[in-house]
Amino acid sequence: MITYQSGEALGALGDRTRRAIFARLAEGPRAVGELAGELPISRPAVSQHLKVLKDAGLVSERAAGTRRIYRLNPVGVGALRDQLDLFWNRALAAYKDAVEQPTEERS
Amino acid sequence: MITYQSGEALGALGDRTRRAIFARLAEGPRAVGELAGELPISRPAVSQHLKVLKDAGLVSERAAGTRRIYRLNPVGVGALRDQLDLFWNRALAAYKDAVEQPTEERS
DNA sequence: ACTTACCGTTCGTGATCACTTACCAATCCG
DNA sequence: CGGATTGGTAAGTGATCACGAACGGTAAGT
Repeated sequence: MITYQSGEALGALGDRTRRAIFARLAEGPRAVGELAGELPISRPAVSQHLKVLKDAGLVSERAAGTRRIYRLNPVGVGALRDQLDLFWNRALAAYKDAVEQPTEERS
Repeated sequence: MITYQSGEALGALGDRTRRAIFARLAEGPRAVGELAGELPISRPAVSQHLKVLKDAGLVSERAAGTRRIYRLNPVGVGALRDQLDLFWNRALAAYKDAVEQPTEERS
């Protein structure tokens, strides 16, 4: 039983290079070599980043001969979206309260 | 002229401590000292993290005497949510394609 | 005006992390 | 089989970053 923590997902997307990989995979499934060819980093670096993204539940892997096709994992991405939705709603509610009750309390 | 980049927002939330601060602010507005009291880090550290979050457009600041009240910025959080929404839709579309065309390719 | 409280900034340091090089395993084709 | 292609892993290094200590600046209270 694998519990994907959205916190780890945000941590995984905190890196700029991983976001680039993530964006490429959003366009469609790709192999490791393809990603390395499109990015200014070596293939091992791509592999390491993919491992982080996979552990975070954001991408999934599929073997095709000697190649490995990576693609976005809708489950992890959806979970992250839901958490951000929650934060967004809270932020909006707090903002509304601040507008409706501008009375300053003295302490 | 402040252009909020969602990439920076994800980068800001990449840090675990900043996520903790972000979660506290999601519960309601807080001053710097309060946040430092709730977290196992010093006040200057909180200040630095708040600066990063503010530059990323995720929080906003309000002066109240010598204290500064921070709260979530619905604009930045909403922008981040929208970008994740886009990724989510793409991931879902790609997943659907893979299911509908498992072997052969038609055109 | 003096004191106290609250906060931002700078600087130095220790740790974490991303990257490359080198090596090894698995698979496909001759 | 044997060579070639594709990828994951280990080790070492350089850079980035988070943290606390010290200092300065501003506002409220006396």
